[in-house]
This record gives sequence, C-alpha cells and structure tokens, in this order.
Amino acid sequence: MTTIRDVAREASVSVATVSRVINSNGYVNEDTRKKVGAAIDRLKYKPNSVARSLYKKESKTIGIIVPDITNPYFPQLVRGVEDHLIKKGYTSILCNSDEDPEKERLYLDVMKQKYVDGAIIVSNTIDERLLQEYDMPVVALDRSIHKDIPTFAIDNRDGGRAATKHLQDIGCQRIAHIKGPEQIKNAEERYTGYLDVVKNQSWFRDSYVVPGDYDQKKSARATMELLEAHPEIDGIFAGNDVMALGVLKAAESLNINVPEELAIIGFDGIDLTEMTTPELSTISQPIYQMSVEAAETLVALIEGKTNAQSGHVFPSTLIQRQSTNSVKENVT
Amino acid sequence: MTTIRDVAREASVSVATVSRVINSNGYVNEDTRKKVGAAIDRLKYKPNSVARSLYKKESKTIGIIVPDITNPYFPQLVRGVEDHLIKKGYTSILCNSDEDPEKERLYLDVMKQKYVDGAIIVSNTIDERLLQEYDMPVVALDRSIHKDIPTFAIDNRDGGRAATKHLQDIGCQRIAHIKGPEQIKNAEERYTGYLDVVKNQSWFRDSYVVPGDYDQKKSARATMELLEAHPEIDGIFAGNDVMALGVLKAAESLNINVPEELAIIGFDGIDLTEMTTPELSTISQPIYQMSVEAAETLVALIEGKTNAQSGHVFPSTLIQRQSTNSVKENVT
DNA sequence: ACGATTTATGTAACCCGTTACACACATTCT
DNA sequence: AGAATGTGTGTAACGGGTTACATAAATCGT
Repeated sequence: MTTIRDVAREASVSVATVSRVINSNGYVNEDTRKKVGAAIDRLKYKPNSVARSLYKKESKTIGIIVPDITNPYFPQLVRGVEDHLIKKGYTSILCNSDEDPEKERLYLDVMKQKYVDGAIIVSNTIDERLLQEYDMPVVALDRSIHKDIPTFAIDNRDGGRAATKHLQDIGCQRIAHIKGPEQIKNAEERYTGYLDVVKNQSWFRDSYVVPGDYDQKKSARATMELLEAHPEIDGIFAGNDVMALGVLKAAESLNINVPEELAIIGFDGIDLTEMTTPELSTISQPIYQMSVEAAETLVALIEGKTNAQSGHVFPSTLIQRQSTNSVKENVT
Repeated sequence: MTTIRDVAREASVSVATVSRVINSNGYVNEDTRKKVGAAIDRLKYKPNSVARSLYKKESKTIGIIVPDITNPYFPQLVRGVEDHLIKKGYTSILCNSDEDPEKERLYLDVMKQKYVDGAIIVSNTIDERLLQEYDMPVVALDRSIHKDIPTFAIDNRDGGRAATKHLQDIGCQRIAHIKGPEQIKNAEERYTGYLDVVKNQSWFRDSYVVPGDYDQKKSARATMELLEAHPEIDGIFAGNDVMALGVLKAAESLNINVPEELAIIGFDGIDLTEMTTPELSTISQPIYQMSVEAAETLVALIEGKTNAQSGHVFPSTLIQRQSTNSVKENVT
C-alpha cells in the first residue's frame, strides 16, 4: 500500500505538506497543491484511516446497538442511521444485543477499544452509570436511557390512548390489550395509554389485559385463550404490530371475522401491516425519520456542536386500515 | 485512557513484557505474569485496538455488503454473520449498497482504508476485477460473484423446479411465474427452473411469465393483469416470498380463493410467509446456516487456513403451507 | 527602511501496541 | 568443562498520518 511518504517523495515535498493538502489545513501554495494532487492521483493514494485514528483518537465509526436486527422494527431504523452516517463520512458497526447486558457490555468494550466516536443505542438494560464508564457521545433511539441522553422516540402513552380511542370510535364496546414485555418501558407506556382510556369504564376488567411478549406466536395463543374466556371482546389493541399479527391469526383460526366481529389495531407501523389480509390498522412511528434525526444529533455531539438538540418526541399517526374498518358506524 | 506504558510502570516491567502477557506470546515468568495481570486489573487496562491494527495491518473487523437491510431476506443473513463473527472476535460494518456500483465502490474504499480484514458480499454488480483492486478475502453470499470466490447459496434453478413441480403435484394445470429482476442471477435461475418443468407442456405460453421485480406492489399489479387476461391460471410460482405476498393480495382483491382456485408458492422462506393468511408455501433457504458458514469460511481465509472450503451449495426445502394445500388431490 | 504579519514548507515527535534484537542467566548435552 | 539450548526481560524501531515548532521568504504597515 502506498503511504503518505511515498506521495511526498513522488511530489518532492515533505509529508507535512502532503498532509496539509489532504486535509486542507494550513498554508499550501497553489502550485504545490497541484503537484501533490497529481502525485496522489498517480499513486492512487488513499490515506490510512487507522493511522489517522491512532493520532486523532477518533475513528469516523459509530456503533449501533439494537436488540435484534431480525425483529422487523429495526431494519428501517438501522437503515436510517446508516444512510445518514455514511453521508457524513462515518461507518456503522452493527451490534445485536438480544437485550443481554453482558453482550451490551462486550460491544461497548469493543467500541471503546476501537475509538468508536459515538453510539446509537436501543436498549432497556443499559443505564447511565454504565455509559459513564465509556465516556462517549450517545443518543437513545426508541427507548430512553436517561434524561441527560438525547432521546428520539414517540410518545408511547399517547399512542396507546389513540389506538384505544380509535377502537372506541369505531364502535367497540369491550376492548382488550395484548401487552408487551414488562421490562420494556415503551410497552408499559402503551399499556398505560390503554388504561387511561378504559380504566374507568364499567365494563373494564383486569383479565382483558394479557401478556404477548412482543411475540407473534405467544400473542396468538394468548388471544385464543382470551377470546374463549371473553367472547364479548370486540376490539383488541396489540402493543405492537407483530403481536397484532398474532391476534389476527388467532381470530382467523377461531373463525372470527375481522373487523366485523373483532377490530384489531397494532403499534409501530412496520411494513408488515400492509401485507396482511385484512391490512392492519396501526399507530405508525416515523421510524426512518427518527433514526435520521438521531444520527444527525449524534454527529453534532461528536463534532462538538453545542447547539445539538437534546432529543425529540415525534408524533405518531393513526393509520386506519381494514382491520378497524368496522361496519358498526360511530356508535359512541 | 491507560496505555500499555502505564501498566508497565505499575507492574515495574517493560512494555514488551506486558504485551507478552496480553497476547500469551513468548516467555514470561509465572510470577511476572501475575504481577502484570494484577496491574492490568488495577488500572482496568484495555489494549487499544487501533494501535494494534496499525502495526499488524488488520482490524478484527469485516464488512458486510447487502443491497438493503430493509428487504426482509437480509436481516437473518446479517444476523447469522454477525453472530458468528462476534464470537470469533470480529466486529461487523454494515453496508447498504442498494445494488449501486458507486456505493459499493465507496464502501470498499472505506473498508480498505480501515484495514478491514475481509468482506461478505451480496451483490450482482461487483465483479472479480473490481475486487482484485482491493485485495482482501471475500466470500459471496446468496449470489455468486466469480468462480474463484467462495460462494454460499442454494441451487436456485433446482428450487425453481421444485416449486413448479409442487404446483403440478397438487393438481395445478396452468402455472404462471412472477419473475424477479433481469439483472439478478438468482431470479433468472429460478425462472429457468420453472421453464425446465413447463416449457414442453402443451398449455405453456410466454405470457404466463410476468415481471414482478422482487417487489410486492408491482407483483400485485402484474398478477391482477395476468389473472384477468388468463383466468385459466390455477397456480403461481412467485420468484420470491415478497412477490408471493403481492400475488396473494391480488388474489384476494379479485375474490379468488387461495388455494382452492389458485395455489401460490413463494421462494426464500422468510418469516413473513408464516404470518399471512393463508400461510404461504415456499422454497425455504437455510438462510441463517448459510450466513454462519460464509462467516466461518471468511474467518478461515483471513486467518490463512488453506483448508478453507471453497463455498457450498445448500439444499433448499419445500415447505408446504395453506397456500398450496389444495383440495384437488394429486391429479397428475 | 525595519519590525510585524502572512505565507510556505520541512523536521521530528507523537499516538500506542508489537516485535526484532540483544543480553543474561539457567539447564542440558557431550 | 564448554557448547548448545531454553527461559526471561528490556530497548528501540516500526506502522502511517498529524501537528507543534522551527525556519525563511514574501508582504504589509507606518
């Protein structure tokens, strides 16, 4: 591989001058600049990022920690981050944490050792204290980590309310909720939003809430049991789209018409919701946009811009599709 | 950050000895080893990967180039690669190429500059000649690049044949094909497999093959037109699962029963196929396993193991689900 | 006309882990 | 006993780009 010293020799200048040309730093005479440029082209010289990183203690690399890229919510998120960062000259290291604190630690260690410039993290388990050990710019995506860390997410409680109200608006009288995992804050918030709407209704009972663990199959099973115990249920708000899919499958195997006998709404707005029959209504998150803004803020933090915004709560939007396109007209 | 020199001072030895302890290289007295280990623990020393990379010209990092992580085929693939590599001490840089040769070039340039140790590539556009410029171990996944580059993929033609035969086996008389993009080799191979089975059948005509471009919506539209022009069609082999989903939606909007009036089979075996109603039959690829083996081979190549296998053709398996669970019993 | 700036370029130290080489002492072999 | 080999540790060069500092010529101000 050709080095800066080869270029310097080829152009009959010092390495410092070549470095100045490459980085547009300091003073360089126009003629010298051209001479060096020509030498660089002739030798097809590409500066060695590793050497630069060593001196500058930065790597133009960031880490993205997500629970599992296989979960259909994350590819878009990762894509948004990666798209923005590559434009800004950063590359992205992908880390699948499986929400496992040990793996998160391992990845953070590796990142630190590689002089990673910052991280975008989706996690429930990482806490502020752990991050302090690593001392690098961090932004949180989808789930907040700590109030001092810029967070890019929607208002999940509000979304939960909107989903539940929507079911009411189309005439549902008994609305159940398939709940995400206890440890995941956004799942709890969506649940709280549901409670905000229903907890004072006379018909509401605790057994209308069942755990689905953000898992399709578990949700399908839970829904079967729920509907067998409570055939009066005519609307289900699932804590995310994957679980909503499970609900849909359960309804189908019980020969329950959706939406006529049972309306279903999910949460997240992943592409999957458009692919089912009936198509799923959902509370849609601006996933791509959130991730781009998170990436922008991370870059701003890395580059020391003090005006970096401290996070952003995005609006979620109700997307009504067939699964809540009820024939029962606004009874409420 | 603490350096190896800090550790050396703390343990009253030379940096060389500390390095020997860290890397289990050369001779180190047992007592010295303990002394150094204690110093490392006290100072919480973590060696700086960048400095090591600079000297060793290797980074314990590999690049993964995929067209688009948002395409549901790739997350599993990426996950398999990442899972294996992290175990082996490598981190993964994710690159979304959008099949764009310029982006691919850009990513390869960045990889080279960062001393990336190797790459796992899914691409139609990258050719051997381009790769030679970069001179790094490469393995191809899902699509072959060149015969000298280890490739991990299934026999797509064979899969295409199996899919088409399966439709025949369940009694389909007129089988159409929704075809993937022309430039993508595996799409052409699946098409060829289809032709192998049908081209000599008296009923076959060219208009039974329509382009779907690996895109759900395009396939849905194409299917609508196809079925309106040829209502006699009773089986469709879609070149991938995403297109099969489009076919399914088209059938639904035309009020055609699946599988009674129209049987559908996809290709790839992504999770999505289990989530629809009816569930989709498909030719399943061992995606995760393929990617793990690709990663294993890449590591072997990087580490100079000459016994690295030169690629592997994996078996694909027919998964019969509701979409081809025809009432017409084996008529053939 | 002379000091203060600006422009231009080079030398060498620096970032930090690795390893070639040198040196010293302890064993083992003949 | 003397050579050969094994064990243990340190010094310093190395990888390649960056930059503090030094030097010097050109330009400016008054």
